[in-house]
Amino acid sequence: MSASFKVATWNVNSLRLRLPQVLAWLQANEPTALLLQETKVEDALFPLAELHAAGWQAVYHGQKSYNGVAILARTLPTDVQLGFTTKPEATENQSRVIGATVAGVRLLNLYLPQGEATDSPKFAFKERIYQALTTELQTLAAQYPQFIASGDYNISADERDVPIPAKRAEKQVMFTPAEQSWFKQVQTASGLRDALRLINQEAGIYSWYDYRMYGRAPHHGWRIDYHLVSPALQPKVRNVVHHTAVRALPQPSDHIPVVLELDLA
Amino acid sequence: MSASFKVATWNVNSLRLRLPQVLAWLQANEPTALLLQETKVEDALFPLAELHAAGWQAVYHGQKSYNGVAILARTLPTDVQLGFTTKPEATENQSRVIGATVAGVRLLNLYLPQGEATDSPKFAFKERIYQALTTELQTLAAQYPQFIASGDYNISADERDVPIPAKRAEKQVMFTPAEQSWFKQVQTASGLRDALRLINQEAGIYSWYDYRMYGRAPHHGWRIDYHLVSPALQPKVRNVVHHTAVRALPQPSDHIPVVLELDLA
DNA sequence: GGAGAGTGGG
DNA sequence: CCCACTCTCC
Repeated sequence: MSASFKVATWNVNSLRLRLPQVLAWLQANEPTALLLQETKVEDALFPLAELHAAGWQAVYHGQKSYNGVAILARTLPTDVQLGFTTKPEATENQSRVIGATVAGVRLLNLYLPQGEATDSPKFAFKERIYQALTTELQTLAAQYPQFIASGDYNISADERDVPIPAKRAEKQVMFTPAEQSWFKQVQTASGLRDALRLINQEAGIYSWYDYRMYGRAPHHGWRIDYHLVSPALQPKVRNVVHHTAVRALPQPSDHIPVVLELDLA
Repeated sequence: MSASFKVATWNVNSLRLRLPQVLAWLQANEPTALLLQETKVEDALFPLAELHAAGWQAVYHGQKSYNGVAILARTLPTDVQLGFTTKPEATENQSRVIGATVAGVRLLNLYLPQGEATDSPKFAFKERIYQALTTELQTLAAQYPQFIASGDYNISADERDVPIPAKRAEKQVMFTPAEQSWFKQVQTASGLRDALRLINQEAGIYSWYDYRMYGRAPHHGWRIDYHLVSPALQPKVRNVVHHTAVRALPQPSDHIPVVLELDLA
């Protein structure tokens, strides 16, 4: 039998360009909710008509060119939150966070910064936003027993999530010891847990494939997209599936959909 | 029975982008020669490998971004001429002219300027290049009994070739009385004749459809692409076919292929 | 409206 | 390498 709640996260790297793939994927997989990052479309140009025509509702928070997040579901997501409720200034007017309730589960959709380089202002921004995220997840986890914080965290959790030895990866942004400590801290403080690692300890499960590496090492990705689930939901995690097949489509995103299946009552 | 010589002219508005359409069209129509304009590719990036793979040879004269002409045939065109032989300076280092011999017929492939506006320096350039063209066609027509000068002339010959009344069209570049006189003059001086009008007097046969008019008036084009044929070839014109079907393809060029069929011995 | 180039971003 | 933007040209 099938899971009773299925939520997917997918950094689409331009929703307008990838819309046909998104619609096809929705039709084929029928998730309860799909969380999109890097929609790269301002709200006035969000492709709502095409989604409605396919029977999907959406809430979204976009801007021109960069960032942009959205939550799609068959029924309109409710109690929509744009940005952090606790420290709204932390995202610096960038459209990186949207939250809403779907089928009784609170969803937070995150597109966290990449950080560029450890000596970049963007790395300091990444640290600040992770600090704000810690507070936000603590608050929301306390407020909503059924809570999932999903999205592109732009950090790989441990050596199983990178295609090179940890000692080498630690020199790279997305795997520095500092970033790993931030990613641990948001979980420790909130009680949320990485759904995949509750049920699967395999190495080499990836969610992002650098376009620049494409030709050379098509199977060398990084795992940087996660579903973090609240304590009440942790025993209900049935499966976490990484949809590598979309990479075979023409013009794929550099991220793949990651699907969390829950057994709810 | 089929024509013994079939030459097509097609302004493709980027050969690299349109290559799949060009290859499909070549395969379906099997011309003796295909003359392309606005290839918009510098010679180093000309897609020769893909053409060779499909069994086509090519000679070409391109530049970065703008202009660019090429002649394709099953056998390598010979005695290639780049630019005008008589007044090479008239094209001002723009890649607008290539000539070659295919199956005993001399072909000249032309991409003449649009002219922008009557008070523009580009209009003066258009006049100068048409003056040089008059000399060039006289010379080549004298040299080669079997001679065809084809391409995008960026002038409509008469009221049958525009979708609006002549009085209104005369106010627009590509149909001003001055330009019509230039277009007549190149024919008068050289003895070359517009192949279509040797055999067909219908109005409303077009070769170019302004992208900006697309939605509004999908059948309102202009005829600005021609095959001018030498006296010896004029009695051998069997047909001139305008391939409107390519406009239904996704991402079409604003010009369509115009095919001249000759009955040679 | 569609094309290429250059730019900034990842 | 891929994406969006702005610019210029037709």
